[in-house]
Amino acid sequence: MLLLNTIKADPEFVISRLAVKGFDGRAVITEILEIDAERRRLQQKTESDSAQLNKLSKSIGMLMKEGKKDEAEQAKAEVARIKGETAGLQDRLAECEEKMTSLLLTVPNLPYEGVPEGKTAEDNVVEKTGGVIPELPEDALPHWELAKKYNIIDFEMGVKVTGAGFPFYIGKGARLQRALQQFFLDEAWKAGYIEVEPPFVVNEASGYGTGQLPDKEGQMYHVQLDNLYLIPTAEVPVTNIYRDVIIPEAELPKKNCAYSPCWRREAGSYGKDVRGLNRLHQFDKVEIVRIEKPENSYAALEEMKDHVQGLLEKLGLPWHILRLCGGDMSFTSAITFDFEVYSAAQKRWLEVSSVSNFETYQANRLKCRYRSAEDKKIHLCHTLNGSALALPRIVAALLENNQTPEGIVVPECLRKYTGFDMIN
RNA sequence: GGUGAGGUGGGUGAGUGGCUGAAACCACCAGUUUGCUAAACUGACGUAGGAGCAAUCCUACCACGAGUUCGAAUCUCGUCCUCACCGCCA
Repeated sequence: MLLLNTIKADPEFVISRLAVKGFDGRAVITEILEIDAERRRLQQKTESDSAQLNKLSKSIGMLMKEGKKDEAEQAKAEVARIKGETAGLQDRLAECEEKMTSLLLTVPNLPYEGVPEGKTAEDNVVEKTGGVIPELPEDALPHWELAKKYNIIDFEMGVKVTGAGFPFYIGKGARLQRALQQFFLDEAWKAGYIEVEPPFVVNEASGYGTGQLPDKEGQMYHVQLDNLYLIPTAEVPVTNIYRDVIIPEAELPKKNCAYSPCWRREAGSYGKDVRGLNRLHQFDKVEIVRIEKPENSYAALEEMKDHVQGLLEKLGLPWHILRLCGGDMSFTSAITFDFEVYSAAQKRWLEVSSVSNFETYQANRLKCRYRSAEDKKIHLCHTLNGSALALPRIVAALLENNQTPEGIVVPECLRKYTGFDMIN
């Protein structure tokens, strides 16, 4: 969530930045400022009362020791009087604080400079393009038919055993999955990301820490018996490593990568979007996460973009980078770049990565801070993450783009992991 | 799952009703000493919020929440978690 101080420092600026996300913040910002004033007023009153009570209580102890019973009783009466007077104030203060938190949670992150204004995906800006879109024959097959033809992914079997959106990968299909995971992890490792293998379920506190809860509760699978959530991305457990910690400045940046399956309920999705591998309830992904000093976070973001671009180039897929407009960005992000690959038989772009800088928005909620080496003070870190990469749509594009009459050609960079160079 | 023990500051750990925001030791930081390192010595050393130009002061926090009391780290209740042993088991 936003820092209250950011809002107080320049409310009009905050409102104008929020407008870039298509968020009308005037009413809520006004209310936040009002509640803050009320909170401070209540706090001053209750704290001076507390101070007085503390003093009286101490004096009662002394008087009792000295045997001055009457005076002690008098002090007790005074305590009771003050207590009666302040009775409701503590509760009102607590209400104010609660209200403040819940209001702050409804305000999205401010977009960074250069985020285009806009409401929908239509307004995203193509930033950069690379690779070559292959010329496929007229009878080129979409990936779900290729999957069937070569018996590498079985959607029906998944439906039988679990449900729609939970495919089986079989034979070379399974090996291809594992090859991609290994390739992505190795590349991240080479780029200096420390690999972690996180738990694939998290507790409630972690869900709140990265912002999945409370607003996206319906998107996560919830194990009610134990009140645990299946992770929708490795970002959740990996970022929560840094919840409630103060990192010495010398230890920054923290760079982590993690493979995990990701579970998403995807309530409300339908149609061609969910065909084949385009949208699944369970999929595999390698995620990169960075905790940075504020002054370094945008350089880190560029590094992450270059890393993802490098992966797509090695895989030989046609790609482009979108600079997301304010309205299409996530609630918590200050800036987001989406990577899409072209899936030549479906003739559509598929999102395979999303790289974001959250600045201090996520860190504020996580209480992820660092201690400055210079002034010894504590500051919020910047957090960033990106997919590097999500597997299913990569597989979709690889199958479609690399199909030949002889079979599907495996990219060079994956062969040492798959042990074969053709799916046929 | 059963039984028992326990959750105190970066760590170990003392503290069973007021003088304890918390002893002591260790670590970290600054300094003295030193050719360098080590040792020794000196000092500083939690987080959050509020008031103030500032020095500084106030409030809250000893897992979390509620209660008893003039007063709670300390007593009571609930919740969560950890450890040990047993059972089960990849």
